[in-house]
Amino acid sequence: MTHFTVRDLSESMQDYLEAILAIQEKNQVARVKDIAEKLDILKGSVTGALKNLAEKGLINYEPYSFITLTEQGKAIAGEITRRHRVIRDFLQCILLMDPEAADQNACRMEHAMDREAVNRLVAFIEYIYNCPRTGADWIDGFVRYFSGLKENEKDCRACLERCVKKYEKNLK
Amino acid sequence: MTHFTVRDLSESMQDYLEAILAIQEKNQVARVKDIAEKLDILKGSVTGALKNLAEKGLINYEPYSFITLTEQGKAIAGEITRRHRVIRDFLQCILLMDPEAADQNACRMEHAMDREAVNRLVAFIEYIYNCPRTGADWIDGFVRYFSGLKENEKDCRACLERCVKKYEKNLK
DNA sequence: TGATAAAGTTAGGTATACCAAACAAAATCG
DNA sequence: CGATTTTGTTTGGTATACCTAACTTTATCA
Repeated sequence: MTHFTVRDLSESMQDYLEAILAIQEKNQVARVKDIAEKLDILKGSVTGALKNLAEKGLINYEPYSFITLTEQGKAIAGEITRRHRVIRDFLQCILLMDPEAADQNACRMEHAMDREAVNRLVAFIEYIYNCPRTGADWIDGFVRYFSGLKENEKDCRACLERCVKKYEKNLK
Repeated sequence: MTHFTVRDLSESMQDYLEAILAIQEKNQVARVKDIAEKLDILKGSVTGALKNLAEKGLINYEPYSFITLTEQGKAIAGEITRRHRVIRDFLQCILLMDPEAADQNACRMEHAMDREAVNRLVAFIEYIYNCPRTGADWIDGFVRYFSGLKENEKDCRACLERCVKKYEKNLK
């Protein structure tokens, strides 16, 4: 195999690439120690994984030297990182999970959702923010809904009116 | 360990329980062959997994006999199945993915999302359907948004009006 | 520079989860 | 009932991905 995509890599290898990208964006290059720390595994486990990724042409790696992503590796790492962010933002800003839990779920979900699913999620989040019927204040309503609070007729009518007014106002 | 929850089981073991639940709901009991077919693996692999699940007290299993879930096994299988359905419905009915793709993504995501995330997703789906500002027709708008269609002022105003009218009507 | 510390590699071991193929038990049917 | 088919089990092997601990290389600084 000569050209790899996200789907051709195990979750573990995807995690390595994602970690290397984050580290190299911060420090120019990644080191075994950084990777081991970030993934919470021992250095010994990292070396084997690096050989694997180097064989696949996804990282530049020579023993005892610095590690960087190849263009192909960067493309894959970028895709995973994008998935992670989209999912985390959805969980945190729309489903209103606490940031810690949102991130932990995103760590796992990034490997489970394919590109199509993530693309739709991106568009859906945009739709919520851009559609005049929804937007930030509509999301605020979800907190109340989730906490079991039942809005009454009057509240809902007032909310609808505010929504319409806001739309009119934004046109000017 | 004596009491198991979803989190204590590998994805693989979760898949076995989910498969066994589906089969036993259809046929009263599960057989090795059914499980192997459903999970698309060979029978030989199933036997070992069943021993593992039996040791954990999650299934009733004797060599060459039928297989059923214990109460505990059923609880876990039910939780996984619920996650699967919630996620699939979200992908299919809200993000409007095609049913096949929605189901495949759900298969993987069910292991990645914790209970809290799924509970919030359930509530969020409910909120979309129940909030007067959203509902089924608002979801329809997402198809257009996703296809790159930009609505104009007139369309949005008309949509908002319909939304308000529909609310008034539902009150009567 | 040369001892010491830090970083990286290697080798051997564990656990999971699968396959392939030989084998054993159970069910089916002439 | 007994031969044949179907179903289930066993054994040995592969691949992934991690660990531990001994070892090697590189970096630091007195």
